[in-house]
Amino acid sequence: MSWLHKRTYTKAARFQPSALGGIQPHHVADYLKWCAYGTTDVDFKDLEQNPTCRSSTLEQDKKAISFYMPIKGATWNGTSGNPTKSDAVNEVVKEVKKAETQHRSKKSCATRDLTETEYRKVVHELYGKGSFESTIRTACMLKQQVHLITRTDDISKLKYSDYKPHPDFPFALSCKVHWSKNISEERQCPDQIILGSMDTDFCAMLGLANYMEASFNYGYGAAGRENAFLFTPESDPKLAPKHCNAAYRNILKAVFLSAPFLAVAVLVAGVLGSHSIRKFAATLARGMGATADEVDIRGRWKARLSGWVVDAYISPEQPWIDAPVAEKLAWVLLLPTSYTRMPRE
DNA sequence: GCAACAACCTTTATGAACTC
DNA sequence: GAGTTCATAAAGGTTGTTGC
Repeated sequence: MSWLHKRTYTKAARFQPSALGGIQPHHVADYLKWCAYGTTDVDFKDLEQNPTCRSSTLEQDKKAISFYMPIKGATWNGTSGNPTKSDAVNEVVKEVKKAETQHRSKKSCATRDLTETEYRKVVHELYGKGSFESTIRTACMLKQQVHLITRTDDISKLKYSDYKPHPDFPFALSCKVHWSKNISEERQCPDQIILGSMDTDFCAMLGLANYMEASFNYGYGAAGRENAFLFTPESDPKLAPKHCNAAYRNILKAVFLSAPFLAVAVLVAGVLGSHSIRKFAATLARGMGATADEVDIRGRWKARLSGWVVDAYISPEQPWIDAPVAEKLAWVLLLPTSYTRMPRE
C-alpha cells in the first residue's frame, strides 16, 4: 500500500476491505515490475531490460499480497476477484522466468548435489575433527541422511525409539522418520528399512553403532530415556531438534568451506548447502539403477500427477520398493533375490 | 466424460544478514 | 548466541485446457 499510495505506512497500519478491494491487477503487475526492473515502464521484448531478482521472489510477493485480498479464492474475471490471480500479474512472473532461462536475470541460489568424491571427503574431514559432535555424531547423521534420503531437520528429529529391529529381516533395522514438510498423516511416514554396507563411508548401521556406543559417554540417551532425541542430549521438543539441526548444518558448512574440501570441490561448479546431501542421495540411488519412482518412495516425494505413492489403496509399507533403494544407497547387494524383486500381486 | 498435461497456487523450509 | 527478517528454493495441491 506504501508503494501504491506513494507514502510510508508503518507495520501497524490496517486497511479496510474496501481499500484493499480497490487494488486492480495492473497495480499488482506494476508493483512486481518495479520490484524486478526498478520501473513500471517495461518492454518485455527489450533484451536490454534485465530483471534484478528471481521469479520465485516475485511469486512470494504475489502470495504476500494475495493473503490480504478480500477475495482470495476467485480468479480475476475482469471486474472482481483476486487481482493477483490475473493474466497481467502472471505475465510479469512468466517474463522474469524467461529472462532467467536466457541468463539475463539474477543467478539462481539453488544448491547443487554433492559428488561421491566430495561426500567421501566430507566423511573423512569429519573424522579428522576433534570434538565428539563434529566427528562421530555428525558423520553418523550424514550417513543416516544419505541412507534415508531425508532433509537435515528430519534427521535432527530422530529419537532412539524410532529405530527398531526389522520385524522380518534379522540383518536389517527399521526406522520411522517423522517427515516434517508437507506431511499431515501418520501413514505418510511409514517405517523404512536400514541396511548395512561393506563400505564404511556409507554404512548407516556401523555409523549408528559407533555413535550410540560413544554417545552414552557424553550423556546422550541415558538409561530410561528411550524416547529421547537420538542426536542431542536436550529434551525440549521444540528447541532440541532446532539446536541439533543448526549445529549439524554449521559443522557441515565449516567442512564445505575448509581448504581440503575446497581442493576437491573446486572441480565442480555450483553452490553447496545442506540440501546438497539429499540431492546426492537421490542422484546416487538413481545412478545405481533405482527408478525415479523408487527414489520418490524412499525419499517420500509425492508423485507429480498421480498423488501420493502411498495412496489410499496401497499399503504405506512397501519393502519391495524401499529395500532395493536402501540397498543401492548402501553400495552393495546384500538382499536375497526374493526381497529385491517381490511380486506386486 | 475422462485422462493427461500444463499452469497456477499454497505451504514449508533454508540460508544470509541483521539486531538485540 | 538467539531471534528476526528477507530473499529464495523446494515440494506438492488445485484448477484449467486439450484431445480422444
